[in-house]
Amino acid sequence: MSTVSADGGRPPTLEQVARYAGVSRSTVSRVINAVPTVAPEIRETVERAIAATGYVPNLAARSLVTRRTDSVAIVISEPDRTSGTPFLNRMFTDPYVGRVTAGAQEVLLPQNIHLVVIPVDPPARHLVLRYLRQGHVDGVLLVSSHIDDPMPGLLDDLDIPTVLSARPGPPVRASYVDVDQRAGAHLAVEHLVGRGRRRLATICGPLDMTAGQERLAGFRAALLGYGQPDPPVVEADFTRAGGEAAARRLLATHADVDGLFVANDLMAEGAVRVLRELGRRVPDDVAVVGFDDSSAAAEAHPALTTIRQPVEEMAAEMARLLLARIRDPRRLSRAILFHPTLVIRAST
Amino acid sequence: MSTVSADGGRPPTLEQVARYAGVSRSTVSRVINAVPTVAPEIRETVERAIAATGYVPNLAARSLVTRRTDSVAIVISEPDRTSGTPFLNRMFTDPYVGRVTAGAQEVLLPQNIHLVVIPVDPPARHLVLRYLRQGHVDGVLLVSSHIDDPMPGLLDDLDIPTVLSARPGPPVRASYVDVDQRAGAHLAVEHLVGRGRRRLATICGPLDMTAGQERLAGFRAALLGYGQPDPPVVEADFTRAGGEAAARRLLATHADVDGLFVANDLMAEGAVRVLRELGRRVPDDVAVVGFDDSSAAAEAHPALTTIRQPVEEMAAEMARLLLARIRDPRRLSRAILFHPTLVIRAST
DNA sequence: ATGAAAGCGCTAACAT
DNA sequence: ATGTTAGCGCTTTCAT
Repeated sequence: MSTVSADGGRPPTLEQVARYAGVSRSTVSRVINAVPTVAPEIRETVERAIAATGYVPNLAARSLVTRRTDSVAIVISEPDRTSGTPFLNRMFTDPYVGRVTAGAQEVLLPQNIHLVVIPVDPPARHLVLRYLRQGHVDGVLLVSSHIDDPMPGLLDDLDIPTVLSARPGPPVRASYVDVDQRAGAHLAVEHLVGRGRRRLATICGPLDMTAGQERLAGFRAALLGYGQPDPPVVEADFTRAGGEAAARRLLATHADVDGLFVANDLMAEGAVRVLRELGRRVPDDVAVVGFDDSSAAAEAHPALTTIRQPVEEMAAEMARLLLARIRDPRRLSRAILFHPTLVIRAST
Repeated sequence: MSTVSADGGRPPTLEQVARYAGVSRSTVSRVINAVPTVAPEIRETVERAIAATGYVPNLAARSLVTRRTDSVAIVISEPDRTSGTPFLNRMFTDPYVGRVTAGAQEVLLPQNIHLVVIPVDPPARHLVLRYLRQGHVDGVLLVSSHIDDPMPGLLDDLDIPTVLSARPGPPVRASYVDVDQRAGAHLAVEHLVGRGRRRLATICGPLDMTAGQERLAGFRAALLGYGQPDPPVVEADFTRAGGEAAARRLLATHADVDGLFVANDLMAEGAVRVLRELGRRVPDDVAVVGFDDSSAAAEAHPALTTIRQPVEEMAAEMARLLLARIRDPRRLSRAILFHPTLVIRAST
């Protein structure tokens, strides 16, 4: 044991920094964790030692004692039996996920909390659960939109702090943030009627998603007030191609539609494409309202009138709820609903 | 200390499972890590104890000693000064990222390695680096496409096993996997010429990306062989809107183009839209070849002929290289190039 | 304000 | 085949 310095191939430890600075481990630890009770000069010496040795705290050692990792996961989930395109492909093509991530970062970054994105490919679900149980993260933001998605329930059992991006199918203990879907559909109907449209129809989303169900329910409820009790309804899958097919089906049976509420922008874009292909002018012959105000809406031709959900703000709120829950596990869970707004563009 | 059982609010430890099963910690550890030298009956007892106590290994404690986490990150990076749309939005709209993730999962899942996705919002870059340095993951798959992206160099300094998704600007020690971009451009040109086109042009990608540079270089090189030494070139930004604008600029100055090589599918889709808007039939008047064979290509109208890169297979190879490097840090790094193929659809 | 010492939960020699 | 023991690198009382 002639010497203990010299790079052993392993990263430097607290101990080594302490020796280098001529102080105790505790003092270095205090400096690193910004504990105020350290003499300014000593603090400086230690900081120099840290820089000189290139010291980086070892996460495993730290979180073994603190029981925190200062990172949270955003888990993107879908149940098994979904449609054609591979899940990962769809997940990364849906602008919604990016907006949620951005909104959450807004809150987490200033707090120095790391955010990792975890897609749940259904066959790998158990792996994801194991990852979360092992304590890689302090909490979970769960993006799940299918009524029969088992993930909300599974996470509930895991007893890890969780916040959901929408009302789950069966109720769970976790908090959730959602947009008032029905209010959004109301806005769309009022606007179409205000534009003088009297023969409305909808391309609704999958009825096994809460968003699909509620936007349709809102549409129907709103139309009741305008004396069109049984409007044409065509279901599609929230994709552009689905929207195209749905529009064809709709026009085949209801050629006289003059106002169309489409449950998301992607489908609306597809529907508009078909409408024009079949000789309808948009908005002159058919006015179209989408939902989401995703980037697709502004880029479409013509640009889409749509219902904006404040996705980023909602995600930020999710992050705040999660942090509060992590810091105080006994905090009561709650549901928070945001109001959607109408964004008028060229399609109405 | 009347008793040591009873749930203390904290998750059960190895120690508790051992006591419950009436064996030593080591034996439980052996069972968990599937060490063969455990008597079948004892193994069973222990497994029952694990189930009964609901034991889950504590990751921090384990990786403190093993120095592994059994998880890797896929880091999506872009340099600061990029265009309009927020980075996260773009990242999650680009189908490429989803395909890379899917391809990597293919290799990692069977090995029980967790994959987390980490977007690098440039202002948060230091946070990401810290995350990686702290040892949350054993290695990094870095998706970076800008020539001046500092991430490859920064990761190199971090001394963490890394594999890149493309040739980096300045060389680094890490391995990388790429497609033979120039060969792809050649395929496109040969095909267009084979279709009888003689007045070719290109909408190239950003010249600050290797993919943009090399696809253009390949296009020019191929055309030399067909006696069109100085073809029209318009640069755009790999987005649909960029493709539209580029097509307008191109036609304004070169109305007689009859064959168009577009450096990615998204731009090609935009270009086709404009071509038709300006009265050109595709492919009759202008044949169009895209690049990537992304989902956009098949969905476009008309469906796009394109150059397919085997993205999933490339990503799988990245994962294999990374695992090999993690398991043997002295392993030599290497570059692996994949051959692109021509996918013929309706646009040519 | 600083240091000493205990211990977080686990794996991996080593001993038996 | 199983048990004993010594750390892994850090935070956190508790003394001083």
